[in-house]
Amino acid sequence: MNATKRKRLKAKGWRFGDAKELLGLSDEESKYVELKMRLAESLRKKRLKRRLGQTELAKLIESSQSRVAKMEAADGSVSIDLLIRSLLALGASNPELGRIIARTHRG
Amino acid sequence: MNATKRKRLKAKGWRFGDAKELLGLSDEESKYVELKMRLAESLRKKRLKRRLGQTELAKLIESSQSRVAKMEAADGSVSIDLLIRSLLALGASNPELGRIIARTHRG
DNA sequence: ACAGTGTATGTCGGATTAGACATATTGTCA
DNA sequence: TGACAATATGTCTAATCCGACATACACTGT
Repeated sequence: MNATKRKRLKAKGWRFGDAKELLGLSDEESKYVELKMRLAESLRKKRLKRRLGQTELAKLIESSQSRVAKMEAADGSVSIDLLIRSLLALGASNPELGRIIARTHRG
Repeated sequence: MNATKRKRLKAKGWRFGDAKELLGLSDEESKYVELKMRLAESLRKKRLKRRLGQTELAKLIESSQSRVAKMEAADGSVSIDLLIRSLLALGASNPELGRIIARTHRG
């Protein structure tokens, strides 16, 4: 139902566990948050693989270190949109994105 | 490089063809736009499969008919974020989303 | 303990995106 | 053709998100 509202969740602390039980999250909400965490995790992996610091990655995608940190933390102020654009900027293909998103978690 | 800026593309007219040549789109930009179009298309398919009108779907996801129309048209004012939330609201699983995103187009 | 490097967190102003409304367009049926 | 439903398009205001900055925290090496 409420697909749109309440994205202000913060996703802090529970890096792997399920979202659903901690807060009163609906199915879509928890799927949304898990998806976001998976993307966040992949971003960090890709960055480390390239041996880049957050500041360097920030420069690469025309953003700031703090935003990169927030992306990787799946912060509530970060959209899936931004995560996807950043992954694409790091050279992820659409099939690769698909794999990341499909996985039922712990990338 | 410029992952962030210029999303104001409208994606009008070229329902399937490649984005890249029409405008001066970078690799990530065209991947982004194609991705969006694939999601848009899937949303429409899912809606029709359920025999819902845009107005009904709008109600379901707490949005408006006009926004649904724009989503399905992959309008520039629509984010991938919103498309994903809508698909989740229509019951798409993460693996299903993954498949949609992975496909190299004409889903 | 201090300096240096990298990451996290809080906040702010400005940019983008959202839902809503009005209106136009398209399609179907009588 | 006219009436009606469905979808598309344009524009507004409000909410959300983004980059930036400041600053805090964590970890090394000395």
